[in-house]
Amino acid sequence: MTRRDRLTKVRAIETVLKRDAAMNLKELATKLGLSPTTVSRALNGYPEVNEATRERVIAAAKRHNYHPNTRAIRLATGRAMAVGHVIPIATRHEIVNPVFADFIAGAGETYSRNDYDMILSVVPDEDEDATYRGLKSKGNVDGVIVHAPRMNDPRIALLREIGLPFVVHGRATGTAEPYSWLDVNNRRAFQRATEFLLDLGHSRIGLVNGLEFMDFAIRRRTGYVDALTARGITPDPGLMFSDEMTEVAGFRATQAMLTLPQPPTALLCASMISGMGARRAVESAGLVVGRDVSIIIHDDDLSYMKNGEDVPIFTATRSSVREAGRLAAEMLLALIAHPEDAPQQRLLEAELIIGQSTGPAPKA
Amino acid sequence: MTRRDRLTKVRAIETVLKRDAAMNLKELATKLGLSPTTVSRALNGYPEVNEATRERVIAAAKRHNYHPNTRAIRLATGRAMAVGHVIPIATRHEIVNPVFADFIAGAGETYSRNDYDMILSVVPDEDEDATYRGLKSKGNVDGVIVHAPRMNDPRIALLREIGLPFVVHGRATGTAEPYSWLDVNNRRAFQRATEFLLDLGHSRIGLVNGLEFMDFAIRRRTGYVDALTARGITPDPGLMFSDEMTEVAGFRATQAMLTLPQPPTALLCASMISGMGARRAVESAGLVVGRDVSIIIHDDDLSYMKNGEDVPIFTATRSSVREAGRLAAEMLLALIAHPEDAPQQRLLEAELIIGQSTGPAPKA
DNA sequence: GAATCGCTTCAAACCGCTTTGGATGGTTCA
DNA sequence: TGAACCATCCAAAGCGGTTTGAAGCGATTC
Repeated sequence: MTRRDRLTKVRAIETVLKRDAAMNLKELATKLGLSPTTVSRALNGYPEVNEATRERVIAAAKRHNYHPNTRAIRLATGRAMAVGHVIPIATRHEIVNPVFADFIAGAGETYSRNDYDMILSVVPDEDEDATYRGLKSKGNVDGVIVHAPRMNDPRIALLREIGLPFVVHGRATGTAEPYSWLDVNNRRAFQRATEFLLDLGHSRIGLVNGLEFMDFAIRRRTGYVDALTARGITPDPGLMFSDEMTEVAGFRATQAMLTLPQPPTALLCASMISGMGARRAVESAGLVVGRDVSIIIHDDDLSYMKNGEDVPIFTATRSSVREAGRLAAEMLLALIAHPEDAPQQRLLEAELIIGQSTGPAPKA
Repeated sequence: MTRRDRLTKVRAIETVLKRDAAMNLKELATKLGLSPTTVSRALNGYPEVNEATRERVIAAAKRHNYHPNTRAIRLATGRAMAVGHVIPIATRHEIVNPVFADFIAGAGETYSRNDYDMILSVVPDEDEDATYRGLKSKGNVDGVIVHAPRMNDPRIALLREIGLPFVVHGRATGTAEPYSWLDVNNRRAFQRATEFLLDLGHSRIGLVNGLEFMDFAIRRRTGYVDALTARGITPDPGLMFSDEMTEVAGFRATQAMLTLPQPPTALLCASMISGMGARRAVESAGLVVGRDVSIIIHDDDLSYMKNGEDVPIFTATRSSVREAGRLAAEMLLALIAHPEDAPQQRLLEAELIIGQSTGPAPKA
């Protein structure tokens, strides 16, 4: 079979497939004895169409199960009606994490309500730039959400340069120009948590932080350090750990601290998962959480990883990442609708909830 | 400002925005002194174009940073170049789970490599049907992946009816017609795990299963029951729990079993997370995992929830859900390319890896 | 009674690409 | 020498909507 034959065959198949294609605007217009123009306007709520006609059109559209072809709309309007989320993969697997799933779920709810598509691009680290450029120049999306910003994050300059609207989930310290972001007040959250522990009489407090090239991790450390300093305690570098927020990392950091000559009596953990690792380390050292060692975690309120139900397992700084997703998506859609507006910012406060993992400092 | 004025203004703004619009095929063709036809063919590798010309075109495309507009390609070819993943939300939050994130990451890698978009629809349970119908009739996707199948899953009949290619991640017991799926051999995995425990001398073995309207959960229970029965042990309903795969649920089920007159000496847990709940219950009962109570989990090999690194924390049946995502996506793309082909199936085997959480049954 | 106006409607252009169905000119072969 | 045949290239017709610019027409105004 020659190439030409094959093409011919492919086209024949495609023709067959199109036989059960959906009804389109032209057909519907013909059935109604109207022009496509009028039908289009009737369905899109334009004022220059008789109300009686509009109702007739809407009824017919429903009756014939007419759904305008998205691809045609997109070409005609020049809008993608889609938002992108780029997820770099491989070396840093920090991003494919449970937090991300819940954020996506929240954002997705907003998109669904507004008839936007959410498109996820999973790409190797080194293709990230090219991906953003492609998304823009090929016209696949109208805007993007930037995840997991780092210090001086280069993506912000890039996106501004190529003119793709964006909202950052988190902040990127070191960026000069204003940009739109939505963040949790991580500094304040960890500051309050630390103060809470200090109030309970703890003075050796360990920090099991996330990777500190991530912006939120830096802010958390700042809050922790500030609270200690304010009470006249010099932060001890031997009590500050920074690693991925995994169970194993939490375990190791805690284990290391517990073997110190002066082990901590309380811990701040960056996530529920690292908190579970910390708990394992505490318990396998024969100690009891909440009595010998107090633990406070940051709780992103993930739907499948609830910190208890009625009674929280861990005392925690809590902020729903899913709600953050919903809000960030709303900000982005607003930005897409009014690109000329000034960048918006939104800072969410975490609440401090008391669970079973904290108690007064043990008498020395 | 009248409506017309406003429209005029909007258009003016749009015109301004288009000034920095990307170069298009026609412009590129003009610059080259060729017709759009030839340029298109040159770039798409069609044979009816002189090689010298092709090279010239490719060079010019690169030089002028030409990227064909995806929206136009989609309209012209009638293909969406996109795959959908529908995630029902709200009542059953089972799906927004960590497994899902890793599966998506795997599938996304495949899509990226093949220049397909992945679109995620997060919709309320009751809109799921309408979402699939809309995806098809509005032409947003060329196919979908079906997640978390249940017994007699109605989505399969629906998708076949509307003629949207699909691959199921898992299987849906009770479906008569053949369909494409990719699954882990959950029955065999749990059977082997149970046999392993039996070999270690355990005879009271508890099951902390996922929700048993999910197909995989049923299969796991079958494997567990079969292994027991084969050794002449009658499965005890008091040792079989079924709930969401959360930490808290794992904790509760385990706690309940440990207070029985004859508590189990070993547990099978449906996930890493429920296994952690189980471990918490064991330890808070003053027992030691791997000595007093053995635990085997199913490990989906999630990137952010590693079951240890060198040495596994838990003995586990392991199967990478990310790899499953990659493979399922490949199956779907093949199906889209050859819709006339027979449905494909693929059954992956889990490996049994030995960790620190199992040991011989304690002497009674 | 003519000019004007608002309300409806429509034909045609357009979005940016693919694909069809030639056209052109040079080769090959009888 | 002329017909058949390639290898290349192009004009134009889609794809299925939206949007422009204009037209028809009864009602209002002067």
